[in-house]
Amino acid sequence: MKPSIKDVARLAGVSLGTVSKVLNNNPTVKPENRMKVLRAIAQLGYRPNPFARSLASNKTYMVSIFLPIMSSEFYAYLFEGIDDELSNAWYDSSIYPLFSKRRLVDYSNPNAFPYQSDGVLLVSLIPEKLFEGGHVPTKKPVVLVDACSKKYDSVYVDNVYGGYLAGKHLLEKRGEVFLISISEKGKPEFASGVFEQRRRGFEKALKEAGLALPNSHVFEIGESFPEAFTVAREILQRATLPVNIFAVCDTLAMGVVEAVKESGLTLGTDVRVVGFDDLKWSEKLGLTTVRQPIVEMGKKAATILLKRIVGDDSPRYEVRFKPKLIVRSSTGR
Amino acid sequence: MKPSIKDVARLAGVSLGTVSKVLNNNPTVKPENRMKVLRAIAQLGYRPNPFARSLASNKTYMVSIFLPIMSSEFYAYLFEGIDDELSNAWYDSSIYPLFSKRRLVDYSNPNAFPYQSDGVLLVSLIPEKLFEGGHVPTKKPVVLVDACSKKYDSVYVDNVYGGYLAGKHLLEKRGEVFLISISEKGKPEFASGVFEQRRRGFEKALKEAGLALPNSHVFEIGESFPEAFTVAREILQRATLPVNIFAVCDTLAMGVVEAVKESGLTLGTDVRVVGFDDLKWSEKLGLTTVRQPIVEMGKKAATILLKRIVGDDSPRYEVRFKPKLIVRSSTGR
DNA sequence: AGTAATGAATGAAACGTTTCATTCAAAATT
DNA sequence: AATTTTGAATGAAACGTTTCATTCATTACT
Repeated sequence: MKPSIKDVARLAGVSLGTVSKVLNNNPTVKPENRMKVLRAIAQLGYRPNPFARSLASNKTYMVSIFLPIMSSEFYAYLFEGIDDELSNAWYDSSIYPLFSKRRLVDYSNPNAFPYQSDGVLLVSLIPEKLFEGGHVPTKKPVVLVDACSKKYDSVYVDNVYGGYLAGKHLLEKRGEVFLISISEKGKPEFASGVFEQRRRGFEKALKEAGLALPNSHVFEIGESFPEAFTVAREILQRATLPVNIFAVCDTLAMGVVEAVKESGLTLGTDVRVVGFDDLKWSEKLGLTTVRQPIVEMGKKAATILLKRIVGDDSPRYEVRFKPKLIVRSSTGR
Repeated sequence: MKPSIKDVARLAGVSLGTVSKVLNNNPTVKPENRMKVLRAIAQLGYRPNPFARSLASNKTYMVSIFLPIMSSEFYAYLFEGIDDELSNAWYDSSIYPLFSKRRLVDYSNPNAFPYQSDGVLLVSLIPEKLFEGGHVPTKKPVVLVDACSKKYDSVYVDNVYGGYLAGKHLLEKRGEVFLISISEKGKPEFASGVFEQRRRGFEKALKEAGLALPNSHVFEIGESFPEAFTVAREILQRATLPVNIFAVCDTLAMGVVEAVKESGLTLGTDVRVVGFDDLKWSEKLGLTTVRQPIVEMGKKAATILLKRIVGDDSPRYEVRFKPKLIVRSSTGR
């Protein structure tokens, strides 16, 4: 039989109410008792029954996560941060991928299932583009991650600056400059604009050096590895070496790296590549990249959402993380 | 205040227990009373409180849906069918996209969150490839959709036959034959094999006509529109007209259609295309395609899962739908 | 030292269902 | 007509929490 709050109370030698207080971070419990309770919880492997909590408190202890459907590792990291923070507060999360506009229409109804939760995390999504009227159809707290809106709490990385860092770095090298970006034209509702921002920063760096980025040096593709591979192959065929490429995310950069391998050219001298994200395998690949603190962003967003859920009504939070350039062998040593 | 079961009971003039029986499809309630209760439910807009149900019954009234992350419309339709059926039984669903191997590892733990639900729907996924030991790590019922395994209830479409239909149809036309398929090589765990099956059927049709499909006529790409577009452009440039193309899903076929438009050639005479799925816009596009009953598949799978949840222990269900060729202008009239 | 104010802990009631032993009514059997 | 069986409906108990009015113990103030 799974342990209940009663078992915890008995083992800790306190009352039901005290255990409940500990679970809910109520400050009116003596540190000594709190410790006893936490020890008992750990010892029994106790986890509160979410249904009982919900029934009694009329809260759900659930947060809904909306995200555009993209298969990037990025989300795996982001969720790691989010889930970590939520589970500390004994919360759970439910994911709602926006497969299609149809699904989006469903979620324009304030009674839709995802809004039964205590709060909503909007990932890489912008309410103004997503919903008519420009706001999420719920009274529950909403926090944006990897996106920014003036009307909502927002946690994101300074993408413009990140692009700028990439540009600055590549300009130290000899050779022509190319950009491989992701097009969000086909699905304006689901566009977060981050790739556009990275491009702006990149172009700013060029402009400061008195350079411009001709259209022929810009490639806008889907978010997949094979597309980047194909496009990179094309660049390598027609450009004069050396070539410097900024890919707006590491998945694309990886496609470029593979194309370089295939071509027999040397990465870091003939062809230099800068990515964006710094995923797990980026280091192994020796990929120079703009690192964003993905896990940390997830944590921060979850923290803010939890605060709002328990009633924090301070003015809008806006947390902008600074990305950092990580130099590796893909741009020489 | 939201109506509770008490309000329903009062309005219907029966006891609490009777209403509960109706909610749970217990047959020991007189049709007359059942009607009264259902009327009261409709009149009040009553929905059972899932938390209370769960607490009392030790069930969750939730099913978990696992799926590989792909952004196809296909899933939107499938969920339509699934959700429709589930909501009839007052059940809800939760989606767990398999973003990464990391996530898959989490789900190899029988205590992972998704297994807290009453049952699992595995979409386009094969347990043998997914999990060590070849089975889903839970005692709860599991049903596969858009995939088939000898160990689990399976609901799917006869993809081999579908490919065969496409092949037969294209062979009635003059000209060379090409195949654009989706490569699942990069992620063997998440491969469902459907595209491979469609290809097999397609090749079978060719073989019956004494033809073979040379490697140079096969293109394996990612699942995105732009990739198909690029590949189709390539085919159109180097092949001699007329050209007959089978794309293993409508998203890819759409890429081909766009490439044809761009090239100035005529769809249906210079270039003929057959897709697979029959999505909403396929008809508008005049796309000849192999229709699979997606919504119906979703419904069927949900129905079986619900039966299993309430204790049905009949031998393994295997439901194979027959796909159907829908001829439109993309292959001439 | 006596009283008031504060800080913590308590435990009973409530949350909205399911479940199941019990009751009641009707039908079937003797 | 009396008895047994069957079919439905009932309502109290249970599920595991939160909440909150109350109590108890301590500290601070006259």
